[in-house]
Amino acid sequence: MKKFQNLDRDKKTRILNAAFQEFSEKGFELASTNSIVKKANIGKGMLFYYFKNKKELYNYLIDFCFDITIDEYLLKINIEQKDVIERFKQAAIIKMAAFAEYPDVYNFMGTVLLKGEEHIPDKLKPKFNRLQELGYSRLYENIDYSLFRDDIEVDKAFQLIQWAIEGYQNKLKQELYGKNFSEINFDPYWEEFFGYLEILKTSFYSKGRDA
Amino acid sequence: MKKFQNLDRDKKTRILNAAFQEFSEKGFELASTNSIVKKANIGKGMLFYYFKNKKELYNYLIDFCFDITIDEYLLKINIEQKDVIERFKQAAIIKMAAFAEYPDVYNFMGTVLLKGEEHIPDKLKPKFNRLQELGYSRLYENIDYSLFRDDIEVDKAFQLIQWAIEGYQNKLKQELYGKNFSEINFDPYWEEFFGYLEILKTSFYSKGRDA
DNA sequence: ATTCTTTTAGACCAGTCTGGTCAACTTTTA
DNA sequence: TAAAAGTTGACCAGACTGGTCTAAAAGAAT
Repeated sequence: MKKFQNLDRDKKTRILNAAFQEFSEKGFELASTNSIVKKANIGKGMLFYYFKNKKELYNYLIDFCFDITIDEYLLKINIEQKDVIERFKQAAIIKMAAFAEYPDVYNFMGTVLLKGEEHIPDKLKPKFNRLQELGYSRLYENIDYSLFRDDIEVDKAFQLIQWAIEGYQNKLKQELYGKNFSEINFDPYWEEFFGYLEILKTSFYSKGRDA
Repeated sequence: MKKFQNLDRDKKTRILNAAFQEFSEKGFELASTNSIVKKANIGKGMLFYYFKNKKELYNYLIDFCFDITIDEYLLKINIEQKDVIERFKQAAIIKMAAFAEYPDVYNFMGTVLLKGEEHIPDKLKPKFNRLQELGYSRLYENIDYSLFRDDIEVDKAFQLIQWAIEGYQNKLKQELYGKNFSEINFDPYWEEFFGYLEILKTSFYSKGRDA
């Protein structure tokens, strides 16, 4: 939709954020275009001037958040880092930055992934597959498995590390719910987070004691 | 509501499940009483014969799921088990059994907790506080901290264990979404789950090497 | 058999909200 | 100044809302 693309940045993001929020809160069917235009502070007609209908808007959002995920998250992960925990730590930092910029995109992406691949429009499936592959390679490839102590299953330890990071992220999200992001000093949170990661290193890596 | 209490077990659970499902899917405002009666396969009038209005039904559900959580989950946890991981393992098994019996209660409880204490009706706040205290004591009291290796922070390790269990639970929930619970053989899943817990033990406990 | 009470169903209510349209108005462009 | 592009919100038919009420069915009591 050229009409929409060429909008002032402000209005564009206002509409996008309103739509992302509405859809991630209520899902496609229950999301209300009236709520969206109200939140975005535009006339009702405009939404349907920019987008043919509700569905097209929804698909646009999916496309948009795929792009964000790829460009602002996955591609920024440095895959030279062979230490899994350091790699994930890095990824978490990047994700956080992206979340600060597009908070609703993050939630929306969550609901999209939750509902499963089937309901992604056919047009976007190739991009989605690329995203998945990219995600896999950016997170799991070129990892140095030898860091792990040899009396635990590496793939399970992997998973545990991920759950730890997810867990912390969720905890943070809950704790900071409703707060204004720009007013928060994140340093103590990062410190706490790194503390958890240190424990994982101490516990899961061998540190030259064996292997 | 005596009217409702004295119903045949079948009809009662049909209504409860329908309501739990609807409310946990859509939240209070967006939940439709029409959907509920349709799902429960009763006439519209009956719902308002049993419950004064939508809100009273909702409150009844909250009360009900508090009871379930206390009786079918918390009170069944054996607090003689001083090993945290074993205690949590046990708790997870119990929770799973409760979930199998009341799948929608579990989700409903999640949404209730998510929305925060404020919106719990005043009448139920004392019960909710008891629930919280009971939960805390049943999960965290009488734990043997000396099992942990002494080069990691115990409280953080604690948290990591919880996140691991949550993570596995979520993974399972996602994997088994839509499947018929009674037809699933859970043994391999439990085995996998215990595998994760073993790693946590190996990694977080000292096993007489120190302390 | 008759009356009285309790259950049940779903048509119905007024009102809200739905996605989407459209004529009228303003602003930008040429 | 006129054509084009952008913008608004009143408006549409129809779906759905929480809740009511009548009338029938079922049960209990006499």
